[in-house]
Amino acid sequence: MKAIASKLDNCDCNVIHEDIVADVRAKMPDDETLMNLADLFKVFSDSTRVRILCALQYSELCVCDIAFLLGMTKSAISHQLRSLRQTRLVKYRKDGKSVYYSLDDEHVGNVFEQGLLHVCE
Amino acid sequence: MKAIASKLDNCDCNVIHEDIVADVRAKMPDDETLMNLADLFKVFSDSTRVRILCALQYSELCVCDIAFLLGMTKSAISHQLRSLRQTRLVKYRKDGKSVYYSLDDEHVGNVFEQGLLHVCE
DNA sequence: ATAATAGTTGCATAGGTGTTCAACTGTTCA
DNA sequence: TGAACAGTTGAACACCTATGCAACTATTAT
Repeated sequence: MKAIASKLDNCDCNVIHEDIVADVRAKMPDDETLMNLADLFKVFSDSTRVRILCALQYSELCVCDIAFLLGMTKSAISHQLRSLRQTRLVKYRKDGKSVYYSLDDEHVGNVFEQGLLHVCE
Repeated sequence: MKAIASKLDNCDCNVIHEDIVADVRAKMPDDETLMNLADLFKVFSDSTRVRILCALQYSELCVCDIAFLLGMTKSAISHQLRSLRQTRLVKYRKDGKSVYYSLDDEHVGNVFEQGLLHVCE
């Protein structure tokens, strides 16, 4: 049954367990969904962003607060807050000269918890 | 109170809400833990690795199976399986010429679920 | 108006990463 | 023994990204 292998032959081998592969393929979410999933985890894959999100779990904070807390420049923090804004993980409100950031997603804490279960043991 | 600001003055600003920052700092996990957390999410941040882990949720698979399933070369898959091995997310057994991979962490599915809650809505 | 501060943004750059290619090991089968 | 195949690995390359720097806006205070 080389027919199936030929329709997607970017791979450099033959299928060994044709039936199992077909079964798994049918059960898997589509590629777009898994790509979005990877993109979400990409946001959590940087320690600066993780520390920002973690801090915001305890309190709303302005950019200077976060910069001081993490020992980094306002610019670096602002750059990371930008991607957190774009992925809708944080929201902000302006008050005078300051901009206050807070979490904007109920799932953030859950994702953290599951991750910590793996890290701390 | 510039004293506190001076002990960690990589940042380019003054603390605005000193008490809140101190409180948040006390509650946060230490930096090493959060770094490990980011490293864990880094593994999930690539769509190839996500697809591999997702596939392995349904069945044990050999390298050729995965390569065919994802339409990629054995080499590319093998490289990614290496990092999944190193982070203890997959385990493997050899049988003849083939190497069969399977999930090696009970939390993988949970992390996926929480992520999907965010992605699918 | 002027100075000072909070915050953002574009650019440059150094470091990291995913894939390909080629060479290699090890197993199976004729 | 030798061919064929499964899988791994290291080097090279292209791409991505996190941070620093400098310039900018906006708000507040003197």
